[in-house]
Amino acid sequence: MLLFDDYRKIILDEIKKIYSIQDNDMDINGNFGDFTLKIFKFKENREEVYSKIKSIMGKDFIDKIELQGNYINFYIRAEKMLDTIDNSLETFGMYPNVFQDTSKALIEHTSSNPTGPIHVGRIRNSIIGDSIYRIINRYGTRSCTQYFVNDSGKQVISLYLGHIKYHRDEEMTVENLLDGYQKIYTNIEKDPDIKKEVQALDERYENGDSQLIKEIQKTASIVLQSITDSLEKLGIHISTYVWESNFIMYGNVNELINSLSDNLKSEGKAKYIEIGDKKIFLTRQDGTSLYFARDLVYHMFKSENFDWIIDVLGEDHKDHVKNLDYVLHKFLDFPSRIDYLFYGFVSLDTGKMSTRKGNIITVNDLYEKTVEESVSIIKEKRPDYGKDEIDRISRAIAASSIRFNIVKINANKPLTFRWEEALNFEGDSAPYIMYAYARACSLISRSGKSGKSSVEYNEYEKNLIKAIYFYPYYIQNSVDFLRADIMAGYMLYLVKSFNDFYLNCPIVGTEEEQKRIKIVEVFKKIMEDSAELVGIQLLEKI
RNA sequence: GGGCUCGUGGCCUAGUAUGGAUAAGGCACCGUCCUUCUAAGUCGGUGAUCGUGGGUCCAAAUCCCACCGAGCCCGCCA
Repeated sequence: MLLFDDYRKIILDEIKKIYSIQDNDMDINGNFGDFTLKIFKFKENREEVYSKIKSIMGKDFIDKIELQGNYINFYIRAEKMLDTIDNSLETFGMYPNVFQDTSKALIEHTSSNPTGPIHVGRIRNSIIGDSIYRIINRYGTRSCTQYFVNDSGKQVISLYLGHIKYHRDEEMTVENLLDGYQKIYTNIEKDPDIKKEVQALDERYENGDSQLIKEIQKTASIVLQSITDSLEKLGIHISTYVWESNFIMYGNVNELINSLSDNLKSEGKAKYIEIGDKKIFLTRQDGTSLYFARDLVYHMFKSENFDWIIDVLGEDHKDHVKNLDYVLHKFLDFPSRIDYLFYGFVSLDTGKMSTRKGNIITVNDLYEKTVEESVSIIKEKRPDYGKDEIDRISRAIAASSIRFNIVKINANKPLTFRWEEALNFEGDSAPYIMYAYARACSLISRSGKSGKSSVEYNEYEKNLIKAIYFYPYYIQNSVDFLRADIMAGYMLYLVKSFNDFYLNCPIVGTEEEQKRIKIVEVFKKIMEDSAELVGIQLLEKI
């Protein structure tokens, strides 16, 4: 929960004393004031409403109140907003301050099948999930992230079989594992024996053949390592890993199926649950379990330790989740709050990606190319930078750019990956944000003389202060709607306000220096705070 | 066929939840500004039947209905 002097709420509460209004009748940041009250719905004469509200609104933070058309606009004193921010930073080291919630949240994200390197489609999951985790954590809810490692089922068994059949004598690497996996899927059509081999392994696996389970875990862990290495490059660190095989080995899957037995029906030996006119199978004819059953177990497991569960999933999981959620609540008394966050697929301009078919752009490829591009631009623009410096900056730019280009887009929109956009460092991009921060740092290092607040602020100064002051409202919205793109949009808004200020308000060596440097310092702090939430790595020099 | 999601200048995106002020940014293109703090920046210009057609409303990009187009799902895969 966020703590700050919420002028919007204070104004709303005052008005509520005389009129029945809803919180959403008042917007922030209209073009015509800092807070705007819509008065279309008021039956009374507008002038009357205006003068009544004006007469009860004896607040020292209000500069002026104006009636403009069907709106009443509230203008807040810049120095009050700046004081609010500054006091919070001085006292708590952050703006806004938070109330640490005792509940705990778990964000499950990525959970890619460890059957190949992570590609630019899957990374959307990780980037959104990690940002949501950072945002919720910032909000004051203790959170951690989790990766559900799918090391059971036919896909990972195929990965293992691919190695046995095609690369038996080689040491396992991501490359030869992926090659074997792809060969299994290209050959399975013409060679029905492969299907039987997979099935045989699956049965051995589900019957708890511990030697086989270990081998397959080892196979999966090699691919998983490459995935987490890729994630780390983007600054994504996952707190905990849960291995699906454990639920099979320790019998949890069977327990769950037994506990549901009153609600299960059978078709031969296969068990299913009926939802509407659909049959959702939990076990196969041969007795082995299906993903649906294992996912139920996993969710029950998550709820043991967490009050709030968030699943980040591709939109292809929507139907699965609908059924899952139904069973969790209808038959299993699922105790925690649960939210599902879906994202649209990422395609290439040449079509869709498929790990099995091999037409993917891996995160490693993307990262390497983005670093390369960045290095060449730095060499051109900053010929005096040394090798280490170029190295450090280009890596920060690459990680930040990749993340920002994905996080800035609303999760439920489809996304087409294009190289020219990925490698463009102008406009609404991470380097644009990083650049503004570097400018701020440069100003502070040149001056360092911040002073007491003034009462006079010009429009550029005020707009920047206002953008900073509004930060908590954007965090709140991001949390309420579980949308990381709102934070990305906020950063662009904040930086635009700064650039406007920077261009129009000279600082070093002027009479306004102390006052303006103060604003820059505060801006710098909020930049650091908000950049953290979307994974942009700020540098003092770029 | 049924279900879900998306459709906003040439391209990408915000705005849709909660209907309300001139539909806001970016890319590309044309032009402007480095003897003042980082030009990865700034300012100006060109460019939008908000997929189409109806409806509700004082008011629709936003709500409702139909249709069109794209994606995803409709497995004893995950």
